[in-house]
Amino acid sequence: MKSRFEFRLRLYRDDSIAIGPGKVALLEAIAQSGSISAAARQLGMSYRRAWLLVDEMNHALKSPAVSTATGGSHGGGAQITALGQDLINRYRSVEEKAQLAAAADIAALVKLLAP
Amino acid sequence: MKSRFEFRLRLYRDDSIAIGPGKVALLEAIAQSGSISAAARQLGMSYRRAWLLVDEMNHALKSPAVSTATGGSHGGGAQITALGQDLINRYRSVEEKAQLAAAADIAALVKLLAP
DNA sequence: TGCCGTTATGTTTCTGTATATATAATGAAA
DNA sequence: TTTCATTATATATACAGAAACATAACGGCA
Repeated sequence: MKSRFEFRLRLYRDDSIAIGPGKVALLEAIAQSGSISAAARQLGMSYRRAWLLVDEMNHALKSPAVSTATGGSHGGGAQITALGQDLINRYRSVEEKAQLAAAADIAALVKLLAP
Repeated sequence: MKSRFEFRLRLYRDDSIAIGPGKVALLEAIAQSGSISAAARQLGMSYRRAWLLVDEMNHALKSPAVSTATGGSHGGGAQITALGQDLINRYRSVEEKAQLAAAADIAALVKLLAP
């Protein structure tokens, strides 16, 4: 019997942005691979979708999470900014702390599911 | 500057069900009003949508969260089961514990948002 | 200068989801 | 037995978001 839980934060200021496992995984893949397109390939999503997600984050945050460069011998590339790394760290931290603090309730909730 | 955060749990066993603020609010409205249709009106959603959400929960859980009756002088009605109440309590508990445990990180994340 | 992989963006097509509408079925009470 | 508000469900339509496809721009380097 496999069971797990995941969560998605929805942060509001004026409008809202949802930060969930998808965007965080994308940021991590960009950090590791050095480009949006390589990260997209790695995660099995289209470049356009990855780019739109990055663009949404860059505009929702007070400064970009990903900085990009065009042209050059390797076509350019992308890097995680300090703010982007902070976002990753904070999200993973919330995840870990929430799981620990609510472990008993989460286990009880999973037990309510149909077998 | 208004800011807040909310989250949605996605619970997996075989397939998955997302339990978020919407479904929990619907359960609470049903418990309070005694019918799916009154709860739907109160939350500004169509009866059909509310019924589909209830149906999804009832099938994803090992026993129904909402029990219904048809006919009668008032047309019937709906009640929260013990399991449904447990679901509400657990969700609110996870919410509270997660907020407390991760308050510092969440505040830091909100500060990353564009003004 | 031409090549290449990448960023950046527009356009079209598709598909799944929400909405709107309609209608049975129910059963207690008047 | 008629009425009534509700549950339960079907069907058609509209819409939004995703996917697919296409293409421009960029700039190191050979």
